[in-house]
Amino acid sequence: MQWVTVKDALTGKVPVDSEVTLKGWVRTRRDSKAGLSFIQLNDGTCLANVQLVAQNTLPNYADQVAHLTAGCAIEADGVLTPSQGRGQSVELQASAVRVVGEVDDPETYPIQPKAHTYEFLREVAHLRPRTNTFGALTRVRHELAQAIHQFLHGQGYYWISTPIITASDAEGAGQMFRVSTLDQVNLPRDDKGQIDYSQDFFGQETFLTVSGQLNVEAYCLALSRVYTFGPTFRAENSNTTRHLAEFWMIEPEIAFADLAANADLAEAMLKAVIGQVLERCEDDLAFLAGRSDKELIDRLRNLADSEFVRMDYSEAVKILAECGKRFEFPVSWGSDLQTEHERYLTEVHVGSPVVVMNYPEKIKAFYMRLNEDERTVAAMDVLAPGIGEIIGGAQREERLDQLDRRMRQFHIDPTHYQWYRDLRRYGTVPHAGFGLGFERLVAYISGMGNVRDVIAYPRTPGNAQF
RNA sequence: UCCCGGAUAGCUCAGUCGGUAGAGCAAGUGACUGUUAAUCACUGGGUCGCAGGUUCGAGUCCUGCUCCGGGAGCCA
Repeated sequence: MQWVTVKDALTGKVPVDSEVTLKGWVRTRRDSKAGLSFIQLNDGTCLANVQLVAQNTLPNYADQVAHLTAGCAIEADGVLTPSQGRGQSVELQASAVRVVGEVDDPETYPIQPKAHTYEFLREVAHLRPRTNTFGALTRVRHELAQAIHQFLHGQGYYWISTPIITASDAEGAGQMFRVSTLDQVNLPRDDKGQIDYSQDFFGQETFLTVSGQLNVEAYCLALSRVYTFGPTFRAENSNTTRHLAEFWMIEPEIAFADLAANADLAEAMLKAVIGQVLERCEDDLAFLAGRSDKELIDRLRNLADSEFVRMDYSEAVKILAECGKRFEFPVSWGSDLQTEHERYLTEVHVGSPVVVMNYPEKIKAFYMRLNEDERTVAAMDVLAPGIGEIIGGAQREERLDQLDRRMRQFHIDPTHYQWYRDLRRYGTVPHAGFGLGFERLVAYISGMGNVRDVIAYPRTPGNAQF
């Protein structure tokens, strides 16, 4: 008998009256003394369950079928028929139900047919994919990743798998996790008493990457349009709804491009991928919207067809200073925008994503390009309502003298960046790129309030189980 | 790391003025002629986060600790 997915069975791909096998996990069982049980079966291929109808004439009805509880793994053979009840168009009239894996202690099986808190589900991260919410989130996340690859591929971008392990110890984006095979209990020392990393696996100090940007710039200056999409690590003691110690980031890099072209790509990409997820994940998004924010889908649709507002940092400061709202932190030209300022701009002033551009040079990273005014750099942040900064990017400093000046200004040792400096010596061109936090985008699209709930196994300070 | 809040049954929570613990869901048993997180009845289920203190008596008040959540900082 042919094994079909629940999705195919429910969406008409499997003809009515055909004999099929379904496999999956029991969500609920309801008994009727008419001599039958209804079993809701889910296999993760879609949000909906398929209803199995199991008659008490099945040989294992009394001792197995009538005792099925949430979480049991089963296979069922039968004929797919139009449903006699309401609530589903088809159901499987089971001719056999085989128990593949039972739940040995139903009372303590954590996933019950009821609403659980996200905090509780994080403690059972290995079982939470069996819930409607995490099933939906998993499918949305997958479609979004596919949409990003498809969009960039369609625009002629090549995916560069930049290294996870790096020797650049000052990429300017936060604390790093050390990678070492040295015996931590008995560390080798040099004559000055310092740890002797020449004896370490790579012969030098190494870390987990905080960004693939520097590496991908080299490929940009050869293949013109490239991007990275991979895991990224920050050893910051951040305890918020939008930070993870291990997260995924998309970093496109465009040659012969300025900041405006960079913002154009960011906007086109967000619109395209959100449009594609809206189209492909209708049921899942409708379910997620019902759990979080009823206006989610309208807001996403709106975003996909409206123009992003763009403003200079200087203009943003002016708006904030004159808006009449009292902020905890004062607004002044030269200091970075606080979360409360960003939220006001995107949530109150604009009401949709906003691109803030051209920040003071002192508050932005060394590789960002100095503007003509010599007091700002060509940096941009894309701010989205509810989640805040979703994209951070810049036109890169392609002039060697300016890059060296910026490195000195930030007390960065140029000897660690000789290969990066080489890119400015050999055929340098204006180029620009940005980093998009994948979990932040999934959270924004799904309406979830915490990035810990849009990644399979969140890594945060003090938390790396599973 | 800082500020605020929280921790009571497998889960979600209530617990008044300090007087030895409750509900819903889940689980078990039974009832019910096709149900929709079915319904109804009954049953079992507790180291009240940990350690001290005050008190005749602490889930409740006090102190310390642990863990969790929200906000802030860092950033994507």
